[in-house]
Amino acid sequence: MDKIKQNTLHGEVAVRIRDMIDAGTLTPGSRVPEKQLCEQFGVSRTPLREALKVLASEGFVELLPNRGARISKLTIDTLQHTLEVMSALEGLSGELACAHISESELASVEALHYQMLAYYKNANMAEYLLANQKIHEAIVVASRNDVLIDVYKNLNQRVRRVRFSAELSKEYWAKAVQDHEDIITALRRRDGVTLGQILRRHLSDKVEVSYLAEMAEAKSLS
Amino acid sequence: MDKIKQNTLHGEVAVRIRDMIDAGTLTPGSRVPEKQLCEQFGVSRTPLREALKVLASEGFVELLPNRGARISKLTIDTLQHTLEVMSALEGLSGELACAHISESELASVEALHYQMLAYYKNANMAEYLLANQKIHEAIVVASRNDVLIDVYKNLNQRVRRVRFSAELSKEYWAKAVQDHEDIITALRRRDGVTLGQILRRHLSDKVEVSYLAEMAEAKSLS
DNA sequence: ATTTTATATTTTGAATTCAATCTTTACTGT
DNA sequence: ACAGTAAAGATTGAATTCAAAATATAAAAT
Repeated sequence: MDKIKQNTLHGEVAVRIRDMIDAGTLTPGSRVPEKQLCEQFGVSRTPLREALKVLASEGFVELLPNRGARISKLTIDTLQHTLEVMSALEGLSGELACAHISESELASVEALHYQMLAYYKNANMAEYLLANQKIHEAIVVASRNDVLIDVYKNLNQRVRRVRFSAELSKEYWAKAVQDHEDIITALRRRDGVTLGQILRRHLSDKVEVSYLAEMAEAKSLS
Repeated sequence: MDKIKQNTLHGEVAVRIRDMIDAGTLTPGSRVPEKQLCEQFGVSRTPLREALKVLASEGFVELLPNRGARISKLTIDTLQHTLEVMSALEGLSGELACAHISESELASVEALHYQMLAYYKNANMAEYLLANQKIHEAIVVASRNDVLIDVYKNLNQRVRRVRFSAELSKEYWAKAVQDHEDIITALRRRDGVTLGQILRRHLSDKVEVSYLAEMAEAKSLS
C-alpha cells in the first residue's frame, strides 16, 4: 500500500498548487498566475499547464477558454454533495475496517480518540478537528480498499479548506463527540454493520453543512 | 445538470482515448503511441500529453519515467475494490433517488426495466447488460447529486470494459434480475432505505467478481 | 551462430516559440 | 470630465524545438 512515488514534474507542481489552495495562498475565484508560478517553481509553462489540466479534472480549478485557470469556488450545493458522498464512502470504510483492521491500527485510532476528547474538553477546536480528521482517515485506510482510499482522499481535500475554517456549534460538536464514542465501541467489537450506519450519517447534518457554507462564504473561502 | 461542454482540446483528446480503450483499440499493457495518435487526431503532442496526464490521474493509463504512457491493466483487486465503492455510491443514489426522482424519470426507468426483462428472457446478454447499465445510471442521475454522478461515472468507465466482456453465470443472472424487480418496487414506493440496501449489495457478489476477472484475464482485457 | 558492443534512430520530457485573444493604457471626441 | 475607441502590452493555447534517454539496427568478437 505504499504509494508509488510517481515523481513526475507535473505531479509535483500539482501537489504544490493544491497546498497553496489549502493554505489560502491561492484564493477561490482568483486567476492562476501562470508566469509567476513558473518562476516560483522554477519550471516552464509546459508542466505547469499539465498540472492545471489535472487539477481541473479533480475540481480544484476551472479552465476558462482563452483566459486560463481560476481557483474553483465551493458552492453550498457542492459542499453538501461532497459530504454526502464522503458519508457513503465512510460507511463502506467502517464495514471493511471492522473486517480488516489490525490490533496496532486499532490502538492508534484509540489513542487519537482520547487525544481528540482532550481537545474537546479544552475547547481547542483546531486541534480537535485535526485529530478528528486523522481518525476518519485511519478508518478509511484500514478498509484496505485502494480505490476507496483514493477517492475519499481526493474528495476530502476538495472540502478540507471549508471544513477547517468554520466553527462547530456547541450542539453539533457534542453530538459529533458522542458519535465518536459509538464509533470506537463498534470498531472494538468489529461490528461493521453498526459502524457503517454511524459513519453514513455522521457527516450529513444538513443544518451544520449550511452553517459551514455560510461561514465559508463570509470568509470568502468558497 | 446539462454538462458544461468544456470543449478544450486536451479534453476532446482524452475522450477519444478513453473511447479507444473502451473499444479495445488500445489494449491494456500496451504503449500509447503518441506520434501516431497525434497524426490520427490532427493535434500536436502538447494537448495529447496533457490528456495523458489527466487520464493517468483517472487511472486509465500509467506513466513510466522516460518511457511514456501505458494503458492500465485492471487487476482483480482493483476491480473488486472499484465495484465495492460503486456499490456504496449506488446505495446512496438509491436513497436520494427515492427523494428526488420525477414521475417521468421513473417511467423511463420502468420502460428500461421491461426492456431488460425481455432481453433476459431471450438470453440476449449484450443487450441485457446495456439496459442494465442504463437503469443504474438513471438511478444515479436521479440522485441529483453532481459529485456522486461524477465519481460514479468515472469509476464505471474504468471497469466497463471488463464488465461487458464477461458472461454472467445462470445463477447470478437470475439473482440480478430478481434484485431488479425489488429495485423497481422500492423505487415506485419511494422506499429509499430499502432501495439503498438492495443497491449496496447488488454489485458485490465476490464469487462473480472473481469470475469476471478471470474471464477478463483469459481475454487479456485486463 | 550467438552474444556483445557500438552506432543510428526514435521517443520522451520539458523549454521555447508564435499566432490569436484578452487586458490595459492612452487617446479621441463629446 | 467622461464614455468610447484604438494601440500597446500581456496572457493564453498549441505547435515546434532540443537535449536526454530509450530502443532498434548494424558490426564485431567469441
